[in-house]
Amino acid sequence: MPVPVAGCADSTPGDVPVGKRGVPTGSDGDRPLRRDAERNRTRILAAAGELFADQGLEVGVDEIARRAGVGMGTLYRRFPNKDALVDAILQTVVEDSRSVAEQALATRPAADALRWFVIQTVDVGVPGERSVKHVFLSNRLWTGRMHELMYEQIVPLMQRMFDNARAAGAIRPDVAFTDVLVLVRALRGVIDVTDPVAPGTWHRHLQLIFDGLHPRATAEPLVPGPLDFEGYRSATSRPALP
Amino acid sequence: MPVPVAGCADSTPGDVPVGKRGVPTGSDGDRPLRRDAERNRTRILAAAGELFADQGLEVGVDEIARRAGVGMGTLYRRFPNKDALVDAILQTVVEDSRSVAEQALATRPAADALRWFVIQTVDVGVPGERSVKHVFLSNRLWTGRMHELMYEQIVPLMQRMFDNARAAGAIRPDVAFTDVLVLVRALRGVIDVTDPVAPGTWHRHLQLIFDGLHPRATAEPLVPGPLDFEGYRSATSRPALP
Amino acid sequence: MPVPVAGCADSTPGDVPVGKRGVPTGSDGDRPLRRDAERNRTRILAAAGELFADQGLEVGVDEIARRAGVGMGTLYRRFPNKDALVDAILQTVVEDSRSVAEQALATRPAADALRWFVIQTVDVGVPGERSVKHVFLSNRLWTGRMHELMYEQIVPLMQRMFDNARAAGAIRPDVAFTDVLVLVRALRGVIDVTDPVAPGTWHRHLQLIFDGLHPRATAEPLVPGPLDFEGYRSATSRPALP
Amino acid sequence: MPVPVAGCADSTPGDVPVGKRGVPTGSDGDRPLRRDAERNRTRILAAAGELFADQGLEVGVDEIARRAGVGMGTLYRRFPNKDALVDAILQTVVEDSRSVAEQALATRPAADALRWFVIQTVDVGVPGERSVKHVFLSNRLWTGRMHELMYEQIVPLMQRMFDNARAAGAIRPDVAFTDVLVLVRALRGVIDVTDPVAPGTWHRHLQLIFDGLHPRATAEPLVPGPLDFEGYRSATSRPALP
DNA sequence: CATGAATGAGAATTCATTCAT
DNA sequence: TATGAATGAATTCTCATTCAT
Repeated sequence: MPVPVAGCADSTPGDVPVGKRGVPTGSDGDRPLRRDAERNRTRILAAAGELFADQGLEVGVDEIARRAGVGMGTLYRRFPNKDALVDAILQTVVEDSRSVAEQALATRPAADALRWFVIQTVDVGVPGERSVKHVFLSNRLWTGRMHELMYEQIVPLMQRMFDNARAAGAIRPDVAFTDVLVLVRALRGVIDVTDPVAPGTWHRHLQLIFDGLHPRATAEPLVPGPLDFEGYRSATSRPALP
Repeated sequence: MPVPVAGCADSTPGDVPVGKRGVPTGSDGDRPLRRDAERNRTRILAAAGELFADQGLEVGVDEIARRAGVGMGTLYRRFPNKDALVDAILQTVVEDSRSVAEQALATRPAADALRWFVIQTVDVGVPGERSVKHVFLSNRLWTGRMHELMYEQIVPLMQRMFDNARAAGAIRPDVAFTDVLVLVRALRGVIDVTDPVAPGTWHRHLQLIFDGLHPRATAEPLVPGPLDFEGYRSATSRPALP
Repeated sequence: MPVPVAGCADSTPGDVPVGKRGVPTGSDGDRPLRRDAERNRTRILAAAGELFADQGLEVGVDEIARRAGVGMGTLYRRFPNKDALVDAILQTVVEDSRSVAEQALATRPAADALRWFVIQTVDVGVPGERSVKHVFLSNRLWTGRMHELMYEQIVPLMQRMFDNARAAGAIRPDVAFTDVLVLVRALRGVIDVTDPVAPGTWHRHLQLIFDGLHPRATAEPLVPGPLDFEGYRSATSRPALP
Repeated sequence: MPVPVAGCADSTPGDVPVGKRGVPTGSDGDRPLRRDAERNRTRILAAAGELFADQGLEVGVDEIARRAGVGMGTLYRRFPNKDALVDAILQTVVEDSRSVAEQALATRPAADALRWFVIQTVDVGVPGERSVKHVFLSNRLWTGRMHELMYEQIVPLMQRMFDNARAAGAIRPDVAFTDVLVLVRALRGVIDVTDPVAPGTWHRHLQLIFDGLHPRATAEPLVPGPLDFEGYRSATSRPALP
């Protein structure tokens, strides 16, 4: 899946730590679930991830249960309600994203970390599970809740990448951090359309966007001024959709 | 609402012709509706536009009818089902957009037409009716169907704007028309978050995107290659959402 | 149905005013319902009353709808949820009871009013509708909510009947008003068992209970003392059953 | 808890034999259960008794299992279904009641035995187990099934107490045995309301009821006549609640 | 044998669409 | 013709009972 990315040294998504999956952790830290229970939990998450991503959040719970090969009751034993299921999906994804961000900060050159992070976050996937990538690929799941989670857990790490990139001269002076956040968010729209027909093509548009952020692209003054941080926060934490 | 846009000569949204509203055209072209019937149709469209944009496509039909001040039967006499209503809303918007595009081609300088068109399309509004702008501002309505309509009616005009801009030296050589389409689509995500908290700020990000398309921003070769036209078409005409 | 009651002059239940039924009042005072709507509302109340009384509050709403000959949606258009339906049933009954109480105070001899009131309240019925009597005959509906309504609307009138009876020398001095309330409540258990197999027999036990309250029945001092009013109130307004 | 009862000589509930608990009798009489199995059975009964009495028959089976500290499978190994569990609870209670009845016949004065029996039956409790008293105090468990059991096992003993009382001149001539049964049943309603707010107050109302049965309370003829025995039997053995 | 996870038939409620007034 | 009441299938969630571990 990872298309070769110009300017990005070889990325090896395989060794990106993907959450703690495999370790039989339940959801919190209660105690390990029984083997079959854990397997069902995983199945449900996978089924829900795919169906949500494919058909939107309004897929019926029974359809999810059917696809996961479990009964309704099982689903509801694992997740108290539909919302909890959605949250679990998003949480999974966000966790994966965070470990990618940490790796980006630790191992990538400053000028390149942000773009590498975005690419890896989207392209990473657990072998045999479509759900993670699927969630990232579906605009339908980028609801208010998703942004809340991203804001809390990912944005601070992105800020550090941004600061490093600017210090390295890779960001034009009139561009603010919130501009990057906003444009990366916009990227979702790109991926959502292009990926089904030409997987990986969105890397090209990501590059175009970053080209616009580079000092050499500077043209007339940007009008109006950027959002401040609080503005972005309030923009992305509006009440979740019904 | 129209924030002053650097590099865009004064725009006067007031005199942009907004579809054929006012002319008592029915829905298809059958024969003109009776006066009150036409008024009801208009009211329903306005109500639906606002409610869809505010609360998403899952608003109940009865709420639309109530807001429009008509009975359910009347609504269903005008539109055979909810989908038809959604389509009519989108059609309205697309019609407005088309007349903006024609004006852009006729009156704007080649290097500037595309950006002006985008701004006008989004910012245009019929005095006293929130619905048009609202629809454009709501990510919830940018479904596959919307893109289909855009593709059929607007994209050819945008192609001409793009060709003119390239001829005028405003587009870097490695950028294809489909890149513009894709990035403009991405803009939707930008507008959707930023507009509620800082209206007009999206003009800034539009400019950043166009800065990336300018020859001076050219950097390493873009990888992978662009979508071809058919690719974009099939990308945007996937089956409509449930 | 009204069994001849010793010591109760002829009672003519026919002219007991039974709420405002017949007048096309909705539930509140909004505006009169359409003819068919009102008919459906009545049908639903009747069906619900009978089914609740027969089978308890856990009868399914769909069964109620089926018995009423309406669709589920109709039921839910009239009553926002099942609880509202239950409340409406109880309210109906309580209203009828109140008008009986008023009539008792106005027309019956002091020594006799309480007993007459109890008998009428239970035996009254709207011709052609089983629901009112049924509700009174079913222990299953005497939930906390029912007692709350009774407390608010009926108990004050009963207090006046009690005071009159005591002044008339029909109540032994060591008996308090709350004793009457408690014993009348107990009567529910009597009616509930006996009425299905021997309708009206409960009149006999009501008389036995009242005989125990008469001065001539006074024996050893009653131990312990009576509940005070607040005690009774808190006893009967405990949280409604789930 | 036992409030001093006027006219009842000191009662010593402690030495009332309470069923055969302790003797490791299984459920039917098959063969004695293994030690731990018996312990589980007891635990389940205790948990179920408390929960049923506190929260009604609709408590979930899993909650009972949890409270008893056993798994669902264990519960269902002991009791084939929920109904069987309910029956076992009631059976326990009825057994206790029977031994009280036998003691009443053996040791109490004829005029007093019935009332003493009622008080003891309700107030009796196994030290360390809330369930017995709790069951008696909860109207929720006085279903048709309960009365069936009472009818079969307790009523004959009460009949003898009644006959003795009448022979002793403590019962007015126009009162039948079924009247006592019916009124004692009514007492349940009294206890159910009053006991939570004023424990023991129901003794007062029991006395009022018995005062009404005494020859000195005789007033006008009781109308209508009493239930005969078969009437009472059929009244109390209607189909069990769902 | 004990455990507690899995099951799936209902339960209440919503909503696009039809139809009587 | 306009109205809004009626419809009923679909949806989310519960819980008595079974069965794999």
